[in-house]
Amino acid sequence: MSEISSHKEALKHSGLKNTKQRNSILNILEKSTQPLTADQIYVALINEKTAINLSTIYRVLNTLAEKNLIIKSSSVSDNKTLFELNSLEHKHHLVCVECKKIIMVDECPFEEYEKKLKEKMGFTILGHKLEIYGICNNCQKKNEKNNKPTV
Amino acid sequence: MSEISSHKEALKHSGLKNTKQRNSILNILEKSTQPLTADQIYVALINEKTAINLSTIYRVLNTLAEKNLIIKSSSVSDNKTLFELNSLEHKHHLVCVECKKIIMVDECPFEEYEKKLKEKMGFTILGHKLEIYGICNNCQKKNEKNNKPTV
DNA sequence: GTAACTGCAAATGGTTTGCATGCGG
DNA sequence: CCGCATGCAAACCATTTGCAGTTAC
Repeated sequence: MSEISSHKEALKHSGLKNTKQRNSILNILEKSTQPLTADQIYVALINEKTAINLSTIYRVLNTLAEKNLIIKSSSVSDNKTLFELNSLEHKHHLVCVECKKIIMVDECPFEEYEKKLKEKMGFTILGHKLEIYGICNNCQKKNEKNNKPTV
Repeated sequence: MSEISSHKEALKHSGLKNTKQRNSILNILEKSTQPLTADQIYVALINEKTAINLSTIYRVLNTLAEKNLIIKSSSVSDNKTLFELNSLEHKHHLVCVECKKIIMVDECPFEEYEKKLKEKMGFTILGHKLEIYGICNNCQKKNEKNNKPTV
């Protein structure tokens, strides 16, 4: 597993000690295709027999977020904090307001828009988060069946 | 204040009773240029001598959000839920990761991008939220003074 | 060896909820 | 007058924190 050593590098580069817990957490995040809550990470680690304390997870996540190794966001529906690896290629979310499903899309419409903002307002962009709310294909079909009016 | 009656209409249209508390909350949100936390609304109401209970505010906000009269979001930095009026014209946020300032911008780069998504994935867009993280003009200058390296 | 890190348990704080009362339609 | 809304207090639960023991470097 070459990923582990890359985590080691990343931690070192940020002036953080290379501990078993931090590596485990980074591994879980790396494997996930979705942002995870602290608790989800906890369960994942327990499942793979990795002993760890929940408060350690919170502390590690906050530290990693401070160093910009991971990205903190938060889910509106259940008000929990989400964490994901800060990979360079970013993803965006489609959130279905009915079934709460989250669909990832990888196209990003505005590298250029960011440039414009920088020139106009002197705002240096580090990243962005785009969430699109709507109704997914499935729920739409379901609604048509039930004759449910569109708002 | 013609806004009050418009709130009355909006409430009625959603099958909600027109109460003093709901109107007061909607008024506060209407006056604000930024999304507010439940607590901020509470303080604002107390300041203008409007007696209300914090749990009522939460209940009203959640009800209004369910009816899509207001929009729920959440701030990453302090993990609180934010609420704003669901006005048709939408705004976007620039969030400075250093001073936590929120700057509103009104340009939206992708009505067209939404169209594309709809065609491609059958996803009906109701709205979107764009948050751009970075460092604002001020913090940048401050950093230059202090010789702080840019990561 | 020393500062950084972790585990544990208790505290914190935003949000929700049960129940009795009040008020809108 | 009926049922939705509100106030109040207590519960809830995600997250944080103090402290003692441990580990990385």
